[in-house]
Amino acid sequence: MASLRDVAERAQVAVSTVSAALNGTRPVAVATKRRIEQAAAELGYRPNLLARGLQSKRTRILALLFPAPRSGFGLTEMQFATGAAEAASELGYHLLLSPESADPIDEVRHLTGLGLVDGVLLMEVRLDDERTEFLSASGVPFSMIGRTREPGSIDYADIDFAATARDAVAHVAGLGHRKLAFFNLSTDLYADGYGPAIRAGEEFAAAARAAGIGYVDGFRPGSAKEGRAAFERLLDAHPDVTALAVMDDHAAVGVIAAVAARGWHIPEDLTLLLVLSSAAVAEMFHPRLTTLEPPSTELGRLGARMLIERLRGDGPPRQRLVPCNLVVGDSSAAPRSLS
Amino acid sequence: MASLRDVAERAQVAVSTVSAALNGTRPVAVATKRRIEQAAAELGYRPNLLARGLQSKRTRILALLFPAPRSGFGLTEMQFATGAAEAASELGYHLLLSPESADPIDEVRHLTGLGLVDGVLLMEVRLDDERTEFLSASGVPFSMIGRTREPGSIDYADIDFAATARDAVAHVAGLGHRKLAFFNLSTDLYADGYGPAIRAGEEFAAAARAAGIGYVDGFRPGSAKEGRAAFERLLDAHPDVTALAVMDDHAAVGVIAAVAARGWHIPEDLTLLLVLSSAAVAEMFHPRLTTLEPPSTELGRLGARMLIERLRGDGPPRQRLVPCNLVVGDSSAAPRSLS
DNA sequence: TACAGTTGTCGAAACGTTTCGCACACCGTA
DNA sequence: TACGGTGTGCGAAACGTTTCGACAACTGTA
Repeated sequence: MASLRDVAERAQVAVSTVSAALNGTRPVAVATKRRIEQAAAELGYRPNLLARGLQSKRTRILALLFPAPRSGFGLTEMQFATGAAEAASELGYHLLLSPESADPIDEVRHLTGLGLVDGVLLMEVRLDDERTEFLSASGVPFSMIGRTREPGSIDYADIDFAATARDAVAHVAGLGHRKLAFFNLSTDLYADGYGPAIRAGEEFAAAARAAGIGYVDGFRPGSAKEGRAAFERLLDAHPDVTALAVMDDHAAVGVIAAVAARGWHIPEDLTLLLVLSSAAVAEMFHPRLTTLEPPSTELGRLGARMLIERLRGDGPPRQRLVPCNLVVGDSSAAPRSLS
Repeated sequence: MASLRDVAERAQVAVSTVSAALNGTRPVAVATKRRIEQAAAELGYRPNLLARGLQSKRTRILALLFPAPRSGFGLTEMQFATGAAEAASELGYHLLLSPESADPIDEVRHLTGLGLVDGVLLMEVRLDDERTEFLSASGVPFSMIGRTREPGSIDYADIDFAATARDAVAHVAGLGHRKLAFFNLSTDLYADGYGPAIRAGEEFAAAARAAGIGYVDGFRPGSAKEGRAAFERLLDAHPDVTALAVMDDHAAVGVIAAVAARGWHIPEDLTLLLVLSSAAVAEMFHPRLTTLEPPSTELGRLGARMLIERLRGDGPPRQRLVPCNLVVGDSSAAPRSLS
């Protein structure tokens, strides 16, 4: 591998001049500069990132800290990672995939102490996330995909739950529905302070209120079985519900079974929305469900980009909310008559 | 951050002695060694990976080269990545997530030329994969998750399609079925030389032959619609088929719809197997489908481990095949009577 | 006492960058 | 002619490791 010295020799200049010319660090006469660039090209010179990092204290490597795959870990998380990696790559950065060990704090300390990464990208952020405190305290630049309860001045990219809920409610209300029910994620996740569960729950309620339509929540089925049971309880208590938004894929399966068991059909007798699930999953249902698809790739990209911007220089907190994409499927229709 | 010199000062020895003691590179008197270790611990010393890499030419970083997410990119690919990252982490390595640019060859050249990575992990390997030739030629250590048509002496970890097919056929035959049909992945993937499609196709045929049961293939539905049509054509031509193995998730949806349309039930009238799909997906079906779950995490782990072993020293090619895990669901039963 | 071998430690060089003080030549101005 | 300013380029130091030849202090043997 050609080094800076090789280029210097070939261009008949000092090593430091080559460095300056190639990085634009300080002015270099155009003739010299051209000569250097040509020499570099001829030798196929590539800067050694280790040497550069050692000297400049900046490696242009970001760590993506991801927790042990929960159940339901899948496409969305993959898209965070690929989106972040792509955006980083476009900006000349690299992304290190860092599985979270037993002790995430230690993990972070390790990574930064090693001098290997410039910054950290957090995913699967809890409402109360101990990692953020440690990162803030230790001065390591970081940004979050998702956000804590009070992000303060921390950079983040997250789903715009308010806009998403508004879109969903508007869609349903536009079809003529007067009462919407909402099935949140499983009780476990909810109790754990899982951001999307809490926020989506709040925002759907608010959006329904704002739109002036009826609203029922409090259900948190985490499996097909629970979904089925929840739906039956729902209709017992609120027979006038004509539209339902479900967060959990498996719960949706149960709902569909319950609908069929009742002799009903989707969408004629129930409008069903899948919230925060990918269109790829929605297509596995029959009929194809209307989905609020999370902008996962975009969030990954944003997370990486704002972290890199932060590394380049200070500035105000970068906080971005992106709404889900409403993909209308075959599970949306006007409400059944409530005779 | 404490450096080797700080430790040396505190322990009252030379820098080189500290290095030797900490790495076990050469013998150091026990007393000295203990003194050094204590000093290191007190200072919270962590070796600077950049400096180490610069000197030793080994960074302990692996690159996971992944292609642009195809459709159907999801849990499986995520598990390759997380598995590889975990295994690497356990062995003191790091995993760099490297999105494949327009020119994968250039991408690899870039990564290795930069001096950043010790080796490359390839996923989504095609039967004829140009990347392998380049990597072999350029002398960069690498291993594959999946494998080319003729892997030669290249290290790889892949699904054991033969064993998987045997298990599947044995399961079906054990239930009493006498004729099995197989729906491969979409025509596009098949034509593209996608390894799993080709190999699974071949091995299912071979396994059925070996087990002495009837076998039908040639179908490649890539969507629910195509799955439905394929199933109808299948039964027109082969009314005595009682069991079906499907590779594509969406095609399975179509098959289920077609079964229902016919007034049939699963598993009473048809035993349905989902091949190379995760149990999480299988659970979304109703009834829960019997699945041959790919050992994705394991393959990721193996890929990383064998690459690291290769880096540590030469040796014979490491080639591992791991069968899918048969998860029996509620879609398996004795054949319907063929009266 | 002299010498070879062993054991433990040291110091310096090297890896490939970036950074920074300095020197040289040239310009226009006083 | 002398002088400050400007535009270029150079050389050396530094980043934190690893590696390797040299060397001092012992040990045991002749």
